Amino acid sequence: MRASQFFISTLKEAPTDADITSQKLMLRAGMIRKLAAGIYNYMPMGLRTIRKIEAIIREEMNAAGAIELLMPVIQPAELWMETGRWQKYGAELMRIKDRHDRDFIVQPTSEEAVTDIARGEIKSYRQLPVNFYHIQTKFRDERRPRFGVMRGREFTMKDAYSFDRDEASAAVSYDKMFAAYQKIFARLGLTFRAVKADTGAIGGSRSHEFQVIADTGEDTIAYCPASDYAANIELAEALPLIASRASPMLELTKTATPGKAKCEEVATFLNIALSVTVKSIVLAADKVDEKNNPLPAEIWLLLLRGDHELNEIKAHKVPGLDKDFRFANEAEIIEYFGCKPGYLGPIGLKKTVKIIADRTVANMSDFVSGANEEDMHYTGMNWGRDLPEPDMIADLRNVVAGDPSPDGQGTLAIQRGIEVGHVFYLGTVYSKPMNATFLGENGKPQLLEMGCYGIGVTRLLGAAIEQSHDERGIIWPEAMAPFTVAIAPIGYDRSVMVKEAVDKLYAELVTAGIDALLDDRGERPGVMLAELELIGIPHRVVIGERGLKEGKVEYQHRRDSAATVVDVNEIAALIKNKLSA
RNA sequence: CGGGGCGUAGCGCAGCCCGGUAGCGCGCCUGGUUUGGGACCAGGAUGUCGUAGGUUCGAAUCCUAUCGCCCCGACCA
Repeated sequence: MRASQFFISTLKEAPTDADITSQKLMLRAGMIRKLAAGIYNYMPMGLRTIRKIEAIIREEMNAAGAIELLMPVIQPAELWMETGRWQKYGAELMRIKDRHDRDFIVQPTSEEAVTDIARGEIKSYRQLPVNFYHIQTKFRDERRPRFGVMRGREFTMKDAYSFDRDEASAAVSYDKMFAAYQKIFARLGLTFRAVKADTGAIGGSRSHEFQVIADTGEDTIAYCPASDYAANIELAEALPLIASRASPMLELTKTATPGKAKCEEVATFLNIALSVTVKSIVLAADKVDEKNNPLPAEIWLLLLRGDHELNEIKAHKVPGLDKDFRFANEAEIIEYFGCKPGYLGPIGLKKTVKIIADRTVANMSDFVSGANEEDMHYTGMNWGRDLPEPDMIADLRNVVAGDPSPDGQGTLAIQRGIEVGHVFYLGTVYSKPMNATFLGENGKPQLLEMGCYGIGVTRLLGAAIEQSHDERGIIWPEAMAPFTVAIAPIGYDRSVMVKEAVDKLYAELVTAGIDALLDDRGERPGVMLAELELIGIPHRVVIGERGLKEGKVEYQHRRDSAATVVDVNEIAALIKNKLSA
């Protein structure tokens, strides 16, 4: 492509409403332009990258046996009522009406549509397994769109849906997609990690997120450098840090801790380790009677070590809290504990509450906790001696770096990631309400076993940039770059020597099928080079009279700190060689 | 949804408090000089000051409403 025939529109300064690096760089490089909150135009430069990503996804999906189709952006509400998601999805689901006042939605995902196809078309087990996918525009009316294309409202997603005759076969389909995703993200040139993820209401163990590693990621990943264990922190299992409870050494003592409400403050004040303190978290589970009238909420006390933090997803798995819970309000806390928050603990309650100890807390001894009296804490607290054993022991906390790995091999490390892919076993959650069945070998109808597999195509742009950029701009992995090679002539329009050498190289690269951009715009060298770096084209050849007189040109990879002088006769071969490597 | 902030030229901003013919830098156009890291000189174009009302002789400026955008929060006792 000749730059003069293309559209390059860079910005020296990013608009002030851009908040993160990838968004600023995409705006500056002319890849996107904002049209509304969370809604972007994809400019020619950005679209080239999207197309490259899509091509790799298609190749690998097809290679894995998935079949492409295309489902509509606008879908009838009835389908979504069948699965109950019309009610459940909430405000994120964009609802619209047509001229006849009929309800429609703008798809945030396509389980309903694809299940409708399946129940209409799949009649026999002989047609299974099958995996349909499409690459389509999605809309989720995020309550707060931000981070540019990373959390936009309109975005492009590749979503695939597998249909199988039974769970064993569905597991095979799942594994195939898992393997395909590994290949896709590797081919895209990203540093990523497949992590175990929460399965939410669906349950089971088959759910993995593919996380692009980046310090600015919204997700936290726990992984074990010594093994292949990796999980979203929401899910990562926290083992007890104390193997067994030691015998009490200290007497239970009420100690004044004036004005010290937080564990950190108490530890500092008493000159003890934070890991000796226990924090109290009070939850409330709302109850109703048979007639749906509200009853007083059930109050729970969760105990965590002072240096640990609550994991709400885990709390949601505790029997009794699994329906729903909220944080107790101050009135409830005073009613049950006789004290305002800050000095709460498990001893001396006004009314009985359910006490759940985190696994680590359950094995602590001589610990410090609130005395349910303002400005007072207890030290030397011991289970069994000073208070009854907890009603329940559970894994309630987020893992922290240095925790033992749940697979028993080494310790966990923590890093940040950006979720770009998710594979999920669905079972019959959609086929059941939609009555999507096939005839089995026994001649009887059976529910389709499903799986779903998503890749955030447009989010990948942002994720790649977050992972790979410098102060000059984007550094694209080769496979995603809008152009693979930039040819930067110095004086293309005023030096026959330069023009000839440049045209020759360009023709040769094009013939070889290499995606080269010849910058023939006639910009001054400084502007041209700065823009090419901002755009992030990985390979660059600078050709000017100065070098050409010696028969030389300059090659520089976007990551190189300096250019390499190359014989003009060898440059094409050098690039071809680098690209095939 | 709660709190805060901002809407003035394509982008970045000033002007607003204290009402009186709308400015700066970059970018853009023309001509010239330049040409190996975001050039220089000269000339030029570009605004319903987010929108709608109101106050006033007069509103970017004051008042009201409204729309848009951004940030923080909506767990950590």
